[in-house]
Amino acid sequence: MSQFVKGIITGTFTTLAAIGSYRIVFENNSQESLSSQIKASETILKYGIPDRGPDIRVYDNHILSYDQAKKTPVWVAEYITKGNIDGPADRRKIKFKSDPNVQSQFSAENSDYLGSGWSRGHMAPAGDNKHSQEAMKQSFYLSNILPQNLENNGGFWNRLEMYCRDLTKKYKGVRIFSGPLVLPTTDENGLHYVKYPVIGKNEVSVPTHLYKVIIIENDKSEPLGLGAFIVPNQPIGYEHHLKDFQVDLKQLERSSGIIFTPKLDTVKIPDLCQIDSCDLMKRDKFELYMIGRKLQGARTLKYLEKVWSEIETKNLTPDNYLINLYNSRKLELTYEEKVKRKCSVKINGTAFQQQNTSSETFINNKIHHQRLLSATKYIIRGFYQQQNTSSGTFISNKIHHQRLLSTTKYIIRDFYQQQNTSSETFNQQQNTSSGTFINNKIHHQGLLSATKYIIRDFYQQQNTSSGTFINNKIHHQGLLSTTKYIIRDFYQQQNTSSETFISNKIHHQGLLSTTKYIIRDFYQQQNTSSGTFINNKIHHQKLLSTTKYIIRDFYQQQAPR
DNA sequence: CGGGATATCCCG
DNA sequence: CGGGATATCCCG
Repeated sequence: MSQFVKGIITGTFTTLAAIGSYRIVFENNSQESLSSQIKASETILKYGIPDRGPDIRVYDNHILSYDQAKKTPVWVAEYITKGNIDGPADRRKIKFKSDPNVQSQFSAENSDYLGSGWSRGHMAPAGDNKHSQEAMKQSFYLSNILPQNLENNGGFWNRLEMYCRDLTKKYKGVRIFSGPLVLPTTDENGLHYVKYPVIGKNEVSVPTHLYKVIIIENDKSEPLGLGAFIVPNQPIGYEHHLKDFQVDLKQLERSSGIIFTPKLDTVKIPDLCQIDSCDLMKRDKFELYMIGRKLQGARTLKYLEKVWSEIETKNLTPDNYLINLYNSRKLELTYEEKVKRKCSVKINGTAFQQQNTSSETFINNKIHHQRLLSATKYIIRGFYQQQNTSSGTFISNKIHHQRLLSTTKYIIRDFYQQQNTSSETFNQQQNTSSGTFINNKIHHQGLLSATKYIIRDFYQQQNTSSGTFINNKIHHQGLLSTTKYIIRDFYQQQNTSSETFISNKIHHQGLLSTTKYIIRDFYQQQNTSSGTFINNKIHHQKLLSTTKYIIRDFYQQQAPR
């Protein structure tokens, strides 16, 4: 007869106790042989108990046992509810990586999987961690991953995971155990054997099957139903029902060598597929769902249309939600690509580039704004050098220009004040400080006003043909108009919807364009010495250049989406 | 939702 | 020269 000794061994059992706690079986129950066996074990295991690594590894939203030989999990446990499967966590921001908690000697690596023909299949799914980016990141550790057939991974197994998440809508909690199996097969001679591939330099084991145990709980968090499933690690398709892969829990326990819930008498728990349906998502609904996800992620019109054409190819019937999704995304992409074309043509063939708003960018902005101020001063100076006006007009101009310079400074100042705040702070400023808001309004009003005066004076001092005069009027009108739009959008920027963003792009494009026209006309209408002409050209060039930089930086710091 | 491959750049 | 990171495009 044998005797079980559970728990922590202390006292004379120093060799074992020094390492940790173990569940130990002794062969004989007589007191005499027990003490002799304890003594023998300390002799035999003089250098400690052979160590297969930690029994369990605990993460934010899952717990697993890891097989250091196979480089895959043995089992992975989860408890999911309505609360932890919903949220903003984004899998696109995460990459698979070796588990930093596993010794590199026993760790799988991405290179083992890449090009192997096997995909990296989550046991605790990324989609069960939507509530926490950190928890989702941990689910991408390769300790939670095993080599899985790609079609199975994204197809049947994916729908099984969706079914588990759907259960949280009906039941208070869902417990899930997932893991790999290597099951014996029989060859043509009737011989049984276990055979499975290993991949990569770390020889990661490819399981022949995957298992899942699902337990649903009622409002009192008591077990309501239990199902155990063994799914071949190969394409499954849509013909099979989940019940086709259901097994007795006892059978899974024998195959895996695991008792998943030692503290639970599972025999008394009803069959999950009797309590619930065990119906996975049907083919049509699943494909429509995937098309919806792809429409949302589309970045070009071409790709959008390609995805949408799947509707016809696969003979599907889209619902209103999907149709609206398609139309709205199409509208957004149409505008985006239109603007992109315009910008890339108009601005020396260079499109807006994306950068991080590092402190470097911030400093560059400062320099650019400084250059704008400086260039403005030069232009104004040049303006006076080229004019013969009465002293009265001269003084009026000076005042107007002074106001222009002044308001420009204020606008730049406010620009920085509003860029360097969190969106929350920005909100508070917009809402609370009516003083700041009014000041902005005054500054902008001053800018508009000064612009009008400058334009008015421009006409008073020019002798031009009526045709040129009309053209100028149109260009100036455009300048005024776009300035108004920019100011309007400045206030609306709290909302930075993609629509506003696109509008801004168009307005800024218009500003650049009209500025160029005005400068062009300026030269056509002036009789100046060649020296002055060259100086003006330089100044105007600087103005155009800095304007471009400012607009570019403006978009970089707004960073929509 | 579940996953790929490839091109390019940087860097030790 | 190879590994790592990123961008872009793609699949069911």
